[in-house]
Amino acid sequence: MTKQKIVRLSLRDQIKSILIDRMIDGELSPGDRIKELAIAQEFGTSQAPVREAIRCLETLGYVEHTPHVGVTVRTFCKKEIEEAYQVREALEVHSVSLIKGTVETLVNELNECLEQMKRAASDGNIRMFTQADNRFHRSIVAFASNATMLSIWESLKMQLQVIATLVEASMPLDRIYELHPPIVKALKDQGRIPAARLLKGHYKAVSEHWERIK
Amino acid sequence: MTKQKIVRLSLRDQIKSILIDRMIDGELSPGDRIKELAIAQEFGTSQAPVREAIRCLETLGYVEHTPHVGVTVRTFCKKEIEEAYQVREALEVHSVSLIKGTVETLVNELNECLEQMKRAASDGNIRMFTQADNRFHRSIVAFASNATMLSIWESLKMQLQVIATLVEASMPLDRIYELHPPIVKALKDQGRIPAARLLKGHYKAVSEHWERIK
DNA sequence: GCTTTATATATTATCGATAATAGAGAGGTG
DNA sequence: CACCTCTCTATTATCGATAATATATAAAGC
Repeated sequence: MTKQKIVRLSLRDQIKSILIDRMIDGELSPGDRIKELAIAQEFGTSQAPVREAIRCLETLGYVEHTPHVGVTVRTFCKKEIEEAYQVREALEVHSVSLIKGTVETLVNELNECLEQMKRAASDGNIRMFTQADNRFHRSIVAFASNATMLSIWESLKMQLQVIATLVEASMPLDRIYELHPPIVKALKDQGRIPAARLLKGHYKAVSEHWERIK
Repeated sequence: MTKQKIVRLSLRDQIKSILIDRMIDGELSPGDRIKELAIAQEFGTSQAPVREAIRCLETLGYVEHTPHVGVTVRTFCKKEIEEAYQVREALEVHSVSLIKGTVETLVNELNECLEQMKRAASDGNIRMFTQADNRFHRSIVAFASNATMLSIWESLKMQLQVIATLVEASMPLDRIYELHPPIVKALKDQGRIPAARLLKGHYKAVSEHWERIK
């Protein structure tokens, strides 16, 4: 029998993930107010688990909280977005240098992402492109098998969402795409150091574009 | 009249800082149980604010939580400690490369730290040495003027505490000290790239030592 | 004796209600 | 009209009590 682990997620955790999903989907936009009782009524729970979920989002930096007034979805200023971008660069570049042994699995995974990006680019499907792009970069970090690094990388999702959306709306998708295959190629044929250098180049190119459009 | 802002901290925030203080002071050691009602009774509050404070610590990664069982002060395994160390390396090395313009202020600050480390080393004062060492590395990150990066760097404090304690107890303080002046020198005379390389060397040396003693 | 099933206990998880607080608006006062 | 004070309302913050859950212990069956 397959071990069928039944899901018994606490209300708090469920509410928390739902709220996060809403923020990612844009159903909750930066600046929007989140009222505890309203959410509680919506889900038919009491105020307590909602509060805890929101407190958690606060600690994660997703919402802003003013005592006795309420919470609003965090709006990231340009500076914070750029900062997050730099942190991701640091983590990804270092991840490449952490790779030990064979890179075949990683290269295959990255190639899959490339495929998807290519298709999305020719279809003009921005949403799908963003997704594949994200997966590409995430794979690199994941392959360093450093869970701490990966979870920090992921914690910057929100900020990166902003930059990704803006860049991908203002730069042709195929030009963004082109930044990626050389990295995979270098990784496969030349090793980690050249790959890391090309990854830095990718970041530099996007940063420069961002400077122009911001 | 001096602006006298009266403090009206929520119970939750007060409890939270008290608990954090206790963990730093060692009054709460890794593995220790934290019971909600016990804390609530101690402070004469109800369970709710204690819960929220603890949830917050959980999100911060300071305590471990098992549903319906309770929370314990987080005990980091070797793997996690090493992971945190790698993340710090990534952040510090990238911080060096982010430095723009003059490095004089930073060099002065680092030299101060070196002074303190030297004194601590000759006095055999491990505690003071750790403090100065920490300040050295923190200064580098702080100088990149990326608040996000700094706060992530700081969030790894707990894990690094462990590695620092063990390394500094098993490696002569002056040998650890010696890893630092070349970095400052390179930063001053040769620029960021060589400084970054030496910083990597520092990390490599400590990692190798760690591999032997762990 | 070993495994399984009940029971008890400790603890967290959630609830509904109340208290505290901030902000908006009405009404008075110079 | 500007300014202050008071009241009212919306909302969060906290409480005390109850429900749900997990662990440990004891009893029962094989």
